[in-house]
This record gives sequence, C-alpha cells and structure tokens, in this order.
Amino acid sequence: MRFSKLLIPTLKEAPKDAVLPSHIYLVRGGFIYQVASGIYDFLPLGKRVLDKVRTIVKEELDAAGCQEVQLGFVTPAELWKKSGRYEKYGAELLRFNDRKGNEFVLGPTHEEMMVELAARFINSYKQLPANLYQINLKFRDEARPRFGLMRGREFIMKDGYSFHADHEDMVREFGLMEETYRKIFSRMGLDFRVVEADSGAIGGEGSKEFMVLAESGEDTIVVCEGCDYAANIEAAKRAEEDEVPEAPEADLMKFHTPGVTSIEDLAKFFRVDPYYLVKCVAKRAVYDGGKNEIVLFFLRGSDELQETKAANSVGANELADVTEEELERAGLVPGFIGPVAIRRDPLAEEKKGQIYTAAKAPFEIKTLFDNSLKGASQMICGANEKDYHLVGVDLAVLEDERFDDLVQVKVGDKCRECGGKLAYTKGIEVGHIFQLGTRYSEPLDARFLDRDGKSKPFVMGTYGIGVSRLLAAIIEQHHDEKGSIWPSSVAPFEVVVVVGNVKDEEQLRAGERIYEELISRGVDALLDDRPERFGFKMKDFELIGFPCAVVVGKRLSEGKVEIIERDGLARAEASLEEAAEKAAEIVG
RNA sequence: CGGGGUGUAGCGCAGCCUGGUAGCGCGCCUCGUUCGGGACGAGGAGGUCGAAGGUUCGAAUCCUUUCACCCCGACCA
Repeated sequence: MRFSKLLIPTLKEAPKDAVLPSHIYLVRGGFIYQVASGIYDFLPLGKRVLDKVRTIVKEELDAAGCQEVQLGFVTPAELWKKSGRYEKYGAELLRFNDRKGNEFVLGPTHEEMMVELAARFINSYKQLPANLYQINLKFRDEARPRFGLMRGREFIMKDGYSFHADHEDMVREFGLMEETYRKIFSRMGLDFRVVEADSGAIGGEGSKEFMVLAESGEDTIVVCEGCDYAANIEAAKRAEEDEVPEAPEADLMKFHTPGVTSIEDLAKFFRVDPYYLVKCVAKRAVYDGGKNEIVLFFLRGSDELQETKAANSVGANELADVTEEELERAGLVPGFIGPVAIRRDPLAEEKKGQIYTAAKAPFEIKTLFDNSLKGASQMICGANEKDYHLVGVDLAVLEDERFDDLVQVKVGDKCRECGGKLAYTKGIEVGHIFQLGTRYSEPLDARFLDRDGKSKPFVMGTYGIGVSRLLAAIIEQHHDEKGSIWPSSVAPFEVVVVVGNVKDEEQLRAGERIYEELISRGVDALLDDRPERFGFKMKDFELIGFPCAVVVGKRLSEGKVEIIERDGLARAEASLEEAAEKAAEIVG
C-alpha cells in the first residue's frame, strides 16, 4: 500500500471534545471519526486495526472449537417480550416499528436470538455441547456515551453462547473460554487481570471479567498485593478483621445526642472508633414492573455500602436514593435510625436505676444486616427517636435477622485467600464470561432430548468481548506523548517505509525496493511516498504508531538506511540490503 | 436523569459584554522557492455564525424556545 493513495486524515490538533489518550490518538491518527454521540465511522486505518483484532478473536475461538454465525442486528420485539427483557432492559433498548407497524429493537446483546436459534436446530444431546458466536454490531442507547470507542452506543462485540446437557460440562467450557480469552488478550499485547465479577442483570452463578489495567479505566478492581486474588469492587470480598479497635464499654442505655447524625460526628461525640457504630443506609429498592420499597441496610460505621451487592441481596434491579421526607412518612427518624428499639424492662420497673432491653425495631420495613454485624456487641446505634442514640447495644438479639455481604472492600482490608493487603486499581472491561445456567433456556423454552429420553432446558454459558473497545484499551496501554504505539499483532501496518524526499529518484526506488522485499517476506508494509517534507512524515509515523519505520534518506548515498522502533524510538543503521530483514525481525 | 459547559469555514479558535452585514491559525487549490523533524512567498476556494421565533431601520452579538455535542455524577449484559 502507498500512503499517498490511502485516506489517512491525520490531525495536528486534538479534537476539543477528546480527553483520553486513546480517543485523542484514534481521532488525530485518522482511525475514526465521530458521526454522532457514541457513534463512529472507521476510516481505512481504523478498519484495518479492527479487522486484525477481529481476526485474532476468531482464530482463537475457532481453535477452541467455537463456530461463528451472524445474527440479525434488527431483532423482533416479540422475542424480547418472551424473555421479559423488553420492559426490563429499559431506555437503552432502541425500539422502533417497521412500515407495517411491527415492533423491532436494535440488538444490544443476543441471548434471545441465539437461544431461539439453538432451540430450533439443536434437538438432541448428541448435538451438544455447542458454542456459537458472532462478531457483530450492537446498539445500546447509553445514557452517557463517552471516551470515544471506550463507551459507544454503537459498537462491535463478540458475543458467544454455549449450550450443554449439564452443569458440569458448562463449567468445563467456562474454563476453556477463560483460557481462550487469556490467549486472545495476550496476543494483543495487553496487561490484564481476570477478576471475579458481579453477574449483574444478566444473572447466573459464576462470572469473570477481563480487565485491562489502565488509569483511565471506568471500573475499580480490588487486587491482592500478596496473591493472585482480583475482583471487581462490585463483587470483591475480604477476610474478617481480627485486629479490631478497642471496644467501648457501656451498659445498654439511651443517650441524648442532639443534632449528632453523621458517623463522623458520632465517633467524635462518643470518642469511639466508627467500627462500633451502626450505620444505616436507606435505599429504595426497585423491582420488576416498577414495584419498589424502602430497604434499610445496616453496617458498621467503618464500612461503606456496596450498592451492587445490596441490590443483589434484595433481588432489586436498582437502588434509588430516598429523601428524608419519604423516610419520615415511613415512620422513621432520619439521622437516628437504628435496628433496635429500647424498652423498659417491666420486671425491672421497681428496681432502682435504669435497666432496658433491646427489642426489634419499631417499624415494618425490610432490613438487611452486613455479616460483620453478626453477634456484634457494645455497638452504638440510632434510637429511632430524634436526638437519641443507644449505647451498649448487643446485636445478638438479631440472630434471626437476614445477614448478607453488603460492604465495599476498602484499601488495606485483608485478603481472604492469603491474608495479604488488598488494594484498588483501575481497569477497562474488555471481556466478560458468565455461567448462565438455564436463565434463558427455561423462559424461552429452549430444550433438547437427553440420553434418558427426557426433555431438558439447555445449560448455558455466555462469553463477550468488546471488540471495538479493545482498540481504545490497547492505546490506553500503548502510547506516549507523541501518539499510539501499536503492538505488531494489531498494528494497521507493521512497517512504514518512509521515503525522505520522493523527488529524489534514488530514494524513491530504494524505498520501493525495501517495501517490495518486506511484502515478499510477508510483512504488512506501507510505503510513505507522499510529497511531504521529512519531519512531516516522521510526525505521522509517530502519531499513527506503526511499530517500525525504515527511513530512506540522506545516508542512502552511503548505502545506509535507518530503522526506528516506535516503542522507545530507538534508531539503528542498516545497509540497504539488510533493511527489510532487520525490520521484519523487529515486528516478527 | 441531575449539575456544569460549548456550538462562528474541514480542524482549533477570536469577534458577542458596548448591535452596523464575519476574522485569525492550521488544512485545502494554483504557481514558484525549499527538501532530515509538522517549510516560505504570492494568489485563491470555502461560512444560512446549531435551529426557530422575537426586539430593532439593522442581530453572530440582545430576549425566548429548541436541538446537538462535551465534562462531572447517577446508570451501564
């Protein structure tokens, strides 16, 4: 290919609306162009990279025994209604009618369609297992698309679905896909972590995400400094703390705490560690069909609520904030909500002094407790009365209440695997694999006839890769202040042969010769034969980020050319004869 | 969806406050000179000033409405 014939509109200035390096360099390098919010055109260079990424994904999946198919992008709404997601998916699902008034949606994911396909053609256990995938366009009408290809509305995704006769076989395939994904991302030169993940609205039992480590990542992941443990913060767990702060000592009693409502103020007021305070987080849990209720989540004052865990725990689709007015209407006292009420012990009435017993909370609202409060004693909590807190509360009285893991792991918490320290890091989600089970096959009635002659729903797994997002993720990890630095495996071209001055016949001929030799060696090469000045072409090489440049210029008179590696910009001299070989070595 | 911001030539911007009929840099076209780090000179093409309505003799500029895009947050199989 000749640079002069290719449409590569590089830009000297960054588009004003781009903030991430990947976005800036993809636009400046002439890879992509924004058409509308979250929708991009791929120009020749971008398309080449996209195809290379796509090819790697396809090669590895095919090697793992998967079969590529392609499903319709426009899908009948009927299928979505059948699975119950037509309503549930919400505003992200772009709905529209055709000329006859039939309802359709633009596919944001294809569980429904793929299950339908499997149900139609897979009838027997003899056809199982099967793993079908596609690399296709998706559309999600995101509330807030951003960061170029990182979070688009229209994007390319590889989505795969496996069908099995039993759970065991699905788990085996899940493991195979994890291995396959590791190979795929390694081939792209990515530094990534496989993390335990929340299953989200798609449901399912086991789920892992593939996170490319990058500061600009939108996901926070928890990693252990001592072992391999890594998890999305939405799913991260920690070991129980064994070094706890010294407990305050007090008998159960009501304490006047005028205006003291925040955990911070309470800790100061009582001079106790927040570990001994009971924090209440009130949320409105929203369920299918818009049903909702107020739920109170109780945890230690030293912890924060992890909303995804909390929502999963009550089976809600989402948790919304609750206003103080709503709390008051529900009979609660904002700022002084506690899990128990206090009442005078009637038997103790006659005795001197004040003796109380804690009882269940005086309200009929769903409550959930974090595991760390199980059997906690010497706690301080709201008294459900304005300006009062209870001290010396023993939560053992809550034995039959519902406990669950609700807390967000903090930096410095202890690892469950090895006891090491947990830390935060940022990641870009480029892959996600789920053990789905029968979540879709059941409602969509996708069944097969098993060995024993019984009809059973498929046991499924589902596996996704954000193909277009990968372009952004790769640049986030491979760039410098001059531009992108593509790994050879996905570079738009592996080597660019820069002719210093095309009006110099000798230079042009030498450049063409090296270019031809590279091509015959199977190297994906580009000849920069544009009638531009030397510096201009070098800037483009650095901006676009071809892994290697062969510069044919001034020193050609001595039979020498220059070979520059993009990563680090190290230069080496080579004779005209050995240039192609050396360049091929660098990108090989 | 809440908060903030921006829309003027392909890109980046000035002009707006204080209304008088649109300008700069880059890019693009032609010619010439240059030719190892985004060259120089001369000439040129290109804009319903996001859209609609209003005020005014006159609106890029003032007022109203609306749309698009970006950022922070909420949300995100």
